[in-house]
Amino acid sequence: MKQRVSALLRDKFNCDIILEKPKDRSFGHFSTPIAFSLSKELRKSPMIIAEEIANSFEEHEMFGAVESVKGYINFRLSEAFLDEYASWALSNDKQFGSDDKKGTILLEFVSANPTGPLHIGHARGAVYGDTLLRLGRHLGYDMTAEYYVNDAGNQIDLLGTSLQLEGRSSLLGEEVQWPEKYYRGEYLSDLAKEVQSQFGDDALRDESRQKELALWAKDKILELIVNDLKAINVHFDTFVGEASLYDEWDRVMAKMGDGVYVDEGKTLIRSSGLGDDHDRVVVRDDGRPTYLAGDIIYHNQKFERGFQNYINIWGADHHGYIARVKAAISFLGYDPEKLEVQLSQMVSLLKDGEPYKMSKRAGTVIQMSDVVEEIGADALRFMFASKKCDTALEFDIEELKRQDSSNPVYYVQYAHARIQTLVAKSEMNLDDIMKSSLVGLSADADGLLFEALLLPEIIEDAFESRQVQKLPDYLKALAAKLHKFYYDTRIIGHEDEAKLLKLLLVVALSIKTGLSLLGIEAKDRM
RNA sequence: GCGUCCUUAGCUCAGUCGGAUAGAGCAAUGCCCUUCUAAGGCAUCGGUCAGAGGUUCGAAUCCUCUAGGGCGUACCA
Repeated sequence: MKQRVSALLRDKFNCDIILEKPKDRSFGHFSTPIAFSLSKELRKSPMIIAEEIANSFEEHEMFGAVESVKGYINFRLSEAFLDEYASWALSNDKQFGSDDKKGTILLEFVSANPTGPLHIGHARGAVYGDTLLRLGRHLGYDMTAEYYVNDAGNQIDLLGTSLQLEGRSSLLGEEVQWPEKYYRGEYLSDLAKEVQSQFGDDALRDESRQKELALWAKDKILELIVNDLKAINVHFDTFVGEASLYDEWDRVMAKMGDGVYVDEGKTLIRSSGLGDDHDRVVVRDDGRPTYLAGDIIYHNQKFERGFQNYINIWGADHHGYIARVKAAISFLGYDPEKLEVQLSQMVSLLKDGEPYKMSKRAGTVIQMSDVVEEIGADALRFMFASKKCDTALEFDIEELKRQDSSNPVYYVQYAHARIQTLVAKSEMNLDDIMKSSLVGLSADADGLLFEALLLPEIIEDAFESRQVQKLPDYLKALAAKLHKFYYDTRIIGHEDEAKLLKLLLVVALSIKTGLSLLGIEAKDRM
């Protein structure tokens, strides 16, 4: 809608005109402060310029009115235009808000180590990434969702050790020497029991079997993770294992050319000139690769697969890593600008205003599955999607457990359910509803219709700016308008019943589409 | 120290390609069901947009400095 207006103005004035939403809808549907910036150039007062521009529109079929107010130019779309657009949307519901953007994008997110279940911080990245994925796909981008599995290196060794120690200590009753760092938690006890019943006690004692057990456990844990993600409607297309990439090592190193060098038996990457503080070790003097090594071969592999753009969603604690990986990408001969890294900040939970600790499991981290169990996937997704991801976030679990209007996800879903109930109750048949024309609406109804038709712009803006919170924000505002309208206007038995129902169906379509892009199903009844 | 993200109502957060009177929810105080779901609506209360300068017709938004906080600054992942 905005695009069409924007395109029209571009043709007319031969430049892009900034369109914004007026503070008060009574001013019109769109407005532009263009006269202010022109006033200096033209040496005329903004008021006069705005007046002249507004008058130049005279009769245009897209607009009902174009007026100048205090230097702003306000555009009011014509009823015919809005009706036509709404009718199109209702009969092409799948296409509503979609686009035909071109481009392939590899989106990597979550990528949590397969050494334990997901915690609440991972959930934020998962929701953010999955929402971006849904938005991008709806807009037409060819997107691949990928999970990078760190199945090599120290943490896998540590997993094997921790698993055996846990088993020996809790199942075999042995006194064990715990190392400084080790994994613990209910999932590990469960795995130890499974080792015992499947492989026998010896497997827990035989240190030469640590690696084997670690790899076995890694797969089990990955299954856990995949299930956790499934519970919040997050799915991946591809999983790439770090270990599988090392065959390519020599070739990748050669490809980096002067980007890497050997010093005192260690291999380093020359990242210091490229935004990093100093060069980084890639291979230790004992030949073991560092964490960065895995990322280098992984990113090489990503670029060799030939996507047009790459988005990584990383935890904020990885931000120092961006420069290094980008340095590697340029040494590999690719454009580091094609990789975009979005950081998702920390999450902490409150319960009735107090810091929340889950007591039921060992360890201090809060597991995602526990939170999902408490508040449900919908509330979790809506809440995480509502907050911009570059700010540390605290939320109160008690507030999200409530099933009333104080919980935004219920508020929005209730709006959808109210509409569906009305449609079901009405004697009107769907054909009559669709045939009616949305003209002569009251100011409130017109405002509601326009708000509902804004969804496509919101989707595009949310995706392109990577600010997914714009979508839930919009849905809350739309739901609020709907609830107010519902309260003020009795629909069934109204002289314009068919017309109003058609309007509400547009609202429902917007809510349903918006929710589905958030990975949440709209409810018809509550 | 350096890098980076941040600081908006009592609390949790939106609003930031500079635009009309800074917004929601929670909390607090009231009001509205003989009306399609009160899982709702309305009203009141609550702000020096961390602070100080600067840029300009116009700043929560851009620039500089200061204060406070998170994260990073590993041959850990």
